[in-house]
Amino acid sequence: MEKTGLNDQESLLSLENFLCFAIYSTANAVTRAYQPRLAALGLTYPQYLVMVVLWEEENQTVKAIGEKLSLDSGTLTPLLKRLETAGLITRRRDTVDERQVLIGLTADGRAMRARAEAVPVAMGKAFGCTMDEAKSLRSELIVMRDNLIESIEEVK
Amino acid sequence: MEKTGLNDQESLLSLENFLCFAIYSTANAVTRAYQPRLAALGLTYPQYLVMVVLWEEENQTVKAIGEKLSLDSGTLTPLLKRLETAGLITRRRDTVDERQVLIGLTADGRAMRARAEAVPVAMGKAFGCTMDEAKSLRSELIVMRDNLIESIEEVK
DNA sequence: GCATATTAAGTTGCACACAATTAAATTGTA
DNA sequence: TACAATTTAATTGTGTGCAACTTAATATGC
Repeated sequence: MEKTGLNDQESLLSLENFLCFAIYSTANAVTRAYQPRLAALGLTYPQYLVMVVLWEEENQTVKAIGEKLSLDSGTLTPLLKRLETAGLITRRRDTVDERQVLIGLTADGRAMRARAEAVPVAMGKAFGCTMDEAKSLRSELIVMRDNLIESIEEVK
Repeated sequence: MEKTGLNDQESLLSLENFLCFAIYSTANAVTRAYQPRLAALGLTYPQYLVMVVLWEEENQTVKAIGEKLSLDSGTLTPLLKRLETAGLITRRRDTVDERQVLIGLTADGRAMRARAEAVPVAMGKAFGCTMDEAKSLRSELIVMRDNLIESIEEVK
């Protein structure tokens, strides 16, 4: 007689997987779903996120962008260089603190915002949920994300 | 007078971002949180997912594994080669249909399952939510994921 | 029976993610 | 004011993801 209340099909190795895997596979689907909608702008999904952050506030440091997106310089530096090559952003050393690099928008980068407005409209339909569902799901995920990040510190 | 009911802070370009970004950044956090727990097994998170699929059923084709994990051969082929090099899985052509490659477990791969049982226990705590919360969040995400995947077909 | 279409896996090229390390600038402190 | 500790980006190396393409094998239609 099993005392766990779980049968073979519900073993921990299958069951627990599902939440993490649901997150993982949904995130992959998000990226794939954005791709055709971002193609007109010539942006990848992470590049789009950086542009959104910059449309909200110009002249942020690499570190500030990284904190907002939970990405480190190993990811951001090459990504920002590609956005610079594409003529969308500017990168310049802060003259006061020369460790920092300030990321700004070019006229093209600023102008892209208007065209980008169509993306969330299209994606809203693709998600296929109500605004309220989206909001509650979002807040649940953020709680969980912060729990996970906290747990990483503890393991170290 | 605005008719949208949204102020500047709630513009579509910020607002809609949050659900997709919550999913994206939580998925990154999931991978980072698993990493130290999987290090003892010498597995990455996607490799762990493949092993879980194989622990549930041996001798699956690359395609079958790919359908379960929503990954294509471009991702799986090199990943499976690494697992083969690590001595955890076997790869052999199906003699009946030689287009297919059957993925099996080695004795080491099979034996790893027992050690892997500790991973979901540790991760369950890291997520910091109840089993019921996890279940409902999981099903909401899967609905959304399938909506997204369907929408990709429509765009093409 | 045979040309055509389809399918499965592999390959190529590009762009993330992230750990670990490095280099340069700034801060803290004795 | 030296000088060690910290901070910021950049760099290096590995492993995904995925689109686009190739190759080989099987299925299909006529």
